Amino acid sequence: MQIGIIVYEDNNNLRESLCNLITFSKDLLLLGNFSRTELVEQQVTELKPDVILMDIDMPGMNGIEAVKKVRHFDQQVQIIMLTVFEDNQHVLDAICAGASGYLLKKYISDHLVEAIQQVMQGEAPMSPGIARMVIQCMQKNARPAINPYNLTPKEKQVLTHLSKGNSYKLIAANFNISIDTVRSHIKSIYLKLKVHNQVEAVSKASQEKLL
Amino acid sequence: MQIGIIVYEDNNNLRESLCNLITFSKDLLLLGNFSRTELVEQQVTELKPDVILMDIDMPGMNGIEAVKKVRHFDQQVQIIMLTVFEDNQHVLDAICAGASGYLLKKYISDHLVEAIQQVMQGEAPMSPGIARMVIQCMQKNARPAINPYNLTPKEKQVLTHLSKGNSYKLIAANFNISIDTVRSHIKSIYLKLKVHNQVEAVSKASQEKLL
DNA sequence: TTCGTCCTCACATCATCATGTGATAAATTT
DNA sequence: AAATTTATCACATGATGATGTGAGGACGAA
Repeated sequence: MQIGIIVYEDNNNLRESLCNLITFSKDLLLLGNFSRTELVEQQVTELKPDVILMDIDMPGMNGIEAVKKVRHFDQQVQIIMLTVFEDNQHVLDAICAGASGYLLKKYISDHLVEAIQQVMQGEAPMSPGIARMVIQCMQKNARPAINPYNLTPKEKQVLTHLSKGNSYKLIAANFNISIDTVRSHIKSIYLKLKVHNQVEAVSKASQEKLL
Repeated sequence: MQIGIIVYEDNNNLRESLCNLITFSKDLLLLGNFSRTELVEQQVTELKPDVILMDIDMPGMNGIEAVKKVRHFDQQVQIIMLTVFEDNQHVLDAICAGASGYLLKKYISDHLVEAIQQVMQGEAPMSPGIARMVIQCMQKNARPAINPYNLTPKEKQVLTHLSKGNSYKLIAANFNISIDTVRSHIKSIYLKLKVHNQVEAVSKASQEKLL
């Protein structure tokens, strides 16, 4: 069973090279090639490719937008981004948009077929340099963000309970303290976070991963 | 300049193999090797390694906890995780904890030196299989999570304003509608999200990235 | 056309929250 | 020893929120 492929690349020479590489491989079947992504939804729907090769930087709607569009109605098709630059925020954006891997253009002739087979096996072709960027991005999102507001332990506990929607009364009961003490802690939290009500406090804490 | 390395691995045979590989490479310098991670902070502080090789699964404090401890006081040292399994949540946890790459144990003899050089160059050694897991994890965090609660456009707008800490009064003014209409929308939001106050609603929306 | 959903508004009542002003005691830091 | 921080509690008042009940117009789908 051959792997069906469509190609989006605005550079005519490169697109021809890609098409040739695909055509010359007996495992791959070229279903279509396009210089623009305007009709990507219709084309993907009709041609039902297994893999899409997508240039990141294209005029008009760029490759990342096209990926998002495709992912709106198809979670199965594998998408490999093609790019000239390695150290590029675009690559991260493309991954978040739903790309399954990417390939530097300078490696295309040597690794295109291999990359396509990798994504079909559920793996993600990716250079070590990009891998590091991806890892750093994950670590940034994972960090607990250590307390830039100097919340005391008690205040943090109270804030956690608040975020669950508990009333002052419930929190007081939970900690075996009086409601006024809870009030007091919450007043202090507002001061430190520079907010003026529960919702703002919880929202801020949630966004900055303080809980 | 040689690359200073310390090793954490509880399997004595494997640890010896690792040490031999390092010792035999002229670019690498073995600073220490340990079967337990209890003293990891002290050891890293004293030996000042460039790279730490860390087994993920170890008795007592496991490798992931050790990574977290090290990252508390050292963001520079490169950490490579060693693991037998590829499809393992542990690998993701390790990355979030602060590891810079990982190496499957079956590839150690062939790729250890290469992996060490990669992390020192700011790259991340990682198999395509793990790369895919990492990508999927990122995509999960990035997706807007399309409205499993059937919030109407107006309700979503109101919810967004709520999350900024705006009062009913302010929201009403913003939309040029009456306070009672705002109430009405919010009641509806509570029903759909199955919550009973603003804080729960905003907290839930924030966690599930509905905003 | 009828049904359902969405957006709109009104009134009422009780609960809860925000804010201010104090105060005491223990623990920690200086 | 003195100062600061943390955790605790009290009282008071006005504002805001939660909940119930009810209803009318607009719009699209069945």
